[in-house]
Amino acid sequence: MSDESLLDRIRELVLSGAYAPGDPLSEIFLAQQFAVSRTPVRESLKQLERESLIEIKPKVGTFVREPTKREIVELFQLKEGLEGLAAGLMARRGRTAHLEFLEQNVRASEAAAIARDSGRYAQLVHEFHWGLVNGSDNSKLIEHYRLLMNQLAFHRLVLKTVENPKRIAVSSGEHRQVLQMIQDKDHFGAEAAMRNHVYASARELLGGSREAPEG
Amino acid sequence: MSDESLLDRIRELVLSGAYAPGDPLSEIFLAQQFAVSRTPVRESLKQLERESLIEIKPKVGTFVREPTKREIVELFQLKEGLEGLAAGLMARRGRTAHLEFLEQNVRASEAAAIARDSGRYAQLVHEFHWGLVNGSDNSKLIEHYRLLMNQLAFHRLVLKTVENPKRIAVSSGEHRQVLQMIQDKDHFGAEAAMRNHVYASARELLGGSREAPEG
DNA sequence: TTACAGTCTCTAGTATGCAACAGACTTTTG
DNA sequence: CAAAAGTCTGTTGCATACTAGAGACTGTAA
Repeated sequence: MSDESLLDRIRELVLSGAYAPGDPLSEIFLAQQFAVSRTPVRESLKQLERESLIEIKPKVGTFVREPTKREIVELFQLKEGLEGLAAGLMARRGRTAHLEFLEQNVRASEAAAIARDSGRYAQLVHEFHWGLVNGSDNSKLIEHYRLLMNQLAFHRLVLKTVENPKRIAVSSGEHRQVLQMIQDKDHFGAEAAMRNHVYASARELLGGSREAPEG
Repeated sequence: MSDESLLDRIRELVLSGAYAPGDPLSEIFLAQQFAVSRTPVRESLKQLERESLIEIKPKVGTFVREPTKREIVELFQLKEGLEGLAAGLMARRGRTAHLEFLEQNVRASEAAAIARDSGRYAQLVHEFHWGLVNGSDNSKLIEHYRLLMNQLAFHRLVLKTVENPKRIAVSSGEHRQVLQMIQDKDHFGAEAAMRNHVYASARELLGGSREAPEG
């Protein structure tokens, strides 16, 4: 088994939610599970620790991490910054293919919003945000965003937003607004609209705390 | 030797510029150098590969990475976004201690600019940018910024800007401007001023290419 | 009963040996 | 001379044995 593949498999295992925060992740157990020795498992765990998904306590064990409320707020602040940046970049240099993808995505989510299909809407929201970041055409931004989103996805802090039916209609409108700005090549407006959208979503999710990211 | 310490030591070795892009970094050699076995060295190298500082070619060897021009542009785009975000956050919630640090730093760099002491000015610029990011009080932002700056520092793409004497005076004024906005709690203005500053610096460094980050 | 000391077990941390492969070099053959 | 086959060396990839420490458990003494 290639090492990258093993890392991905263990990461997926952790992200899947099969383990609750605090659960131990024994090297020996994982090695048996994936039919390899401890060495490659260990390398993967070290990487996942750097991604803040797990915590390795020396000589004690490896455990699924428990995020603090503060960390979650910080992650959303960063999310707002990165997605805003992506929207601006896409407005400036976005490729036609990426634009068309977003256009189709927004149309589909508007339909899902009307149909009250929150499951499908959640999936489309996910694809909208990723499509926007990919559309920035900046591999470094994409990589940093991936690390960020792994932490949020891991703690199941994404997609919860759209469980509120009232929010769906508003959110859908915000997506449309961002798309419009990008199509108009208004990079300043696109960034502002995207940040506003991320801020609003985070505020909804975090309960409108004053600590939510700026708008 | 603790593993984290070994990682830091090898990272410093790479960042120090002792190796040119393309130079090999043998596991065995490093193990002898630091008087440990290949295993912990190998873990550290894997991590440095994830930080984009080196490249591990399976069954061939490990080499210091050569960045593409495109990657450098992407890194500066991200730098602009992250530092802008930090400026905005600091304007909103910056602690007094951080503000005083920046105030002192700007005064010192204004003095260094007048004295034409470009060595000292370069150091102060470095501290200004880091002080600002630390002042954001967002550990996730700080961590992502650290990864970003390691890549830039590694390729010696920081501090070059201030080699141009004409730029120093302008740059110093931009620092003062950012500080003023933060002191005025104008988070929108602070972010814009900081992004403008980063953009201008990057443009100077990258030769005013159209591909430079947006302002 | 409680506190403490000793032990025991489980964990990660490290060293090392072998396997597998890439790439350079050498030899052979047309 | 050229090209191809073969060999040889150096590298990482992985498995495994051993080390060492943390923490739980137990027995004993006050």
